[in-house]
Amino acid sequence: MKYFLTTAIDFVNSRPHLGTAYEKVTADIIARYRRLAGFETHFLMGNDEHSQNVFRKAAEQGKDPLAYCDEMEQVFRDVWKRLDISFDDFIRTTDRTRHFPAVQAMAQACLDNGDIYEGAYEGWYCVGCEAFKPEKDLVDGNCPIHNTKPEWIREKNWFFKLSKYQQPLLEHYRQHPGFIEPEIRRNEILRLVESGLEDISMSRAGQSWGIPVPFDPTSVVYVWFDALINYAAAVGYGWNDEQFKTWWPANLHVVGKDITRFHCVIWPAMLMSARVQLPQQVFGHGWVYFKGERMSKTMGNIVDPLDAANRFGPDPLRLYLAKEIPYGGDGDFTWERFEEKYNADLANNLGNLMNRVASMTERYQQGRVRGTGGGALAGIAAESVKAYRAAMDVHALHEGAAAAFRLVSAANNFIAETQPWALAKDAAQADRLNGVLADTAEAVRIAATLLAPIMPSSSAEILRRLGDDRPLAERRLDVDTAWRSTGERQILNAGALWPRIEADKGAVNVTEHNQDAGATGATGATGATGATGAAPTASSPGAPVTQASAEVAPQQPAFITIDDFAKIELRTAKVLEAERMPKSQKLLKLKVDAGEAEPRTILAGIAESYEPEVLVGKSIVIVANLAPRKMMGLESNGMVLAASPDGGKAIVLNSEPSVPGTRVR
RNA sequence: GCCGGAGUAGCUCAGCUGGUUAGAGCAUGCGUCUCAUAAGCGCAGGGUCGGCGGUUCGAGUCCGCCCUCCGGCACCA
Repeated sequence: MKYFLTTAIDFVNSRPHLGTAYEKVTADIIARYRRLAGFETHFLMGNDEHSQNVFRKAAEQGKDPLAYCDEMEQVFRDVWKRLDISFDDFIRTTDRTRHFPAVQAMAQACLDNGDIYEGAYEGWYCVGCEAFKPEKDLVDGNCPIHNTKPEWIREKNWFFKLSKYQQPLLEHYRQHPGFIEPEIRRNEILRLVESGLEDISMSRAGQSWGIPVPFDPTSVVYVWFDALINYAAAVGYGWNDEQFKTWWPANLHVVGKDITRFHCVIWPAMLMSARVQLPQQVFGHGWVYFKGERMSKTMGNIVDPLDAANRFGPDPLRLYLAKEIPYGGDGDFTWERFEEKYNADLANNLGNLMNRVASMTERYQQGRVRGTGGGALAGIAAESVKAYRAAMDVHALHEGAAAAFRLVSAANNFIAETQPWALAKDAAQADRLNGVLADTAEAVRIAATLLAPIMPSSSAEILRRLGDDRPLAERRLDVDTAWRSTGERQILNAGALWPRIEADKGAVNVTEHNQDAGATGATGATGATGATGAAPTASSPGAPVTQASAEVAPQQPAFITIDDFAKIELRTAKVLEAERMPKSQKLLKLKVDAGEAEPRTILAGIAESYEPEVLVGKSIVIVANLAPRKMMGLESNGMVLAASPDGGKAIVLNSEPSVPGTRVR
């Protein structure tokens, strides 16, 4: 039996962070679980490189885009290695031997099957702006910026007939209830598709950074169409049919909840069109927040949660992510909680248990146990294994972890009940003593085996100490979690696996610790999008991006000239009135005195940061010559300047004291 | 505003199609063993199950309204 799973491929315009890591860690746990369960497993990850963001980012650093992507691949691989992610394959969308042919083959197949047609992106095109202008932005039919009449032009564009697949998709969801998980995501997608689908553009004209459309060399494949195909490309689609047949269809796509729609709607439609089997399941995981908030790049010197892996090894972090966050929902990371869980689960329970078993075995019977005692632990172990498997089979990682730890607790209990130290005082109880120690050791062995997908290196170490140092890869769930009542083994007493974290020297206080300063590549300052791969516009709400690391990459800012700047007319203005826009969450309607004959009306998207009253009377800075823009039915004349951190409150620039209308430069 | 999701012990969460005194883990307090990382084990405290109203013999569990929080959409140029 084979199991092929994938994670989203990541944009490389910023370094990996907790949000991206969460996805890889959980997918890795699933992959390792499947291997343990005896599946021949293929675990694919990769990077998404044909994005304009990536292109720009490289340009900012004065690098060739491909060279930049090469560097970033190393950055990503390093992080994944540090987190013990056991991917079997890593694909990049700039891969010319695998990805290019696959994308071109699929585009061609969709075309051949009548689902791609030449259309045009039609509209008013302003030569000055080099951009299409929505009708509503035109003033008297002219471009508001250049005050010239834009041309009505058609840009050639290839469209994919997504609309055609509305019914087939709904039918597929009906017949495969497990296609989208968790359930919440399934319902969202159902409603989305029921409400109707529009054809979507799958090409871009006039760009060089991308894969050429096979039937139109003047265009490249639009990045989302390109990206989704990586899953099939990696295993041979379009370049190795035999291999493709071996692995396709994928059993599972693990993706963030923001891009489930791409994977549950567009991707299956593409595959239907290309006459390729659909993947069996898409799992949309939630976000991990940091202290209940999204992290923003402006937050600066915070300890990155990934730092936990540097300081305690990957396993405590992996356990936290798996056990403390119900898979499918959102979760939170705090150092306080990390420390609490580390101490409770690892230091006090599992680690200490390993120690007491090893210590007693060493002291009472020269480190050796023989057979087992036939105590109650065997039954509890069997129950734990059963619960664990049931949970892990449906990706309930948190429940799987909990089941394993129930066995750990039971073993600690067992020791308290049987009191081996008392048995040791009575020579007549020698057999009984051996049985108790052997039972406990056996329970720990099984627990460690169950935990192996979650904490691979720690589990391997525990198993080694229990006298069983076969590689994890050779272990199988059915054999290796069965209770063994015969055999002799040597147990190693080798000290604390997880020393307790004491409050005074705890993780919480180490705020200026730098993470892996040796990493090259991106600066943490400007990456635009987060974790999540395939969606061209996908942002990652829960994806903390802050890097505590020392940045080493040279920054080559793109300069503008003083003339460019002079085009922007910044002026001070005084707020005369401020009120909420009805029915709007973000907009405030301001009347400001900009030193002109009439006050101006400006709509500003700061309603979430300011009560309107507090703005009245303030002197602010506005962009005075910005094209008028209609929003929510009202025209806005200008723009209020404000510092707007990602995910934080906007701070309107203060220009007090000054005369309204004063030029700012 | 629209569409979803959620509000259960200090914290994180279980509670299936309504049915005896609402559960777990962690945290806290007390007790206790001593093999062990001042760890383990036992006991205890603590909840008007967001609010109001309704259906029912009986509701955390169903219905209606309301409040709060979180997502997505529109709107942030």
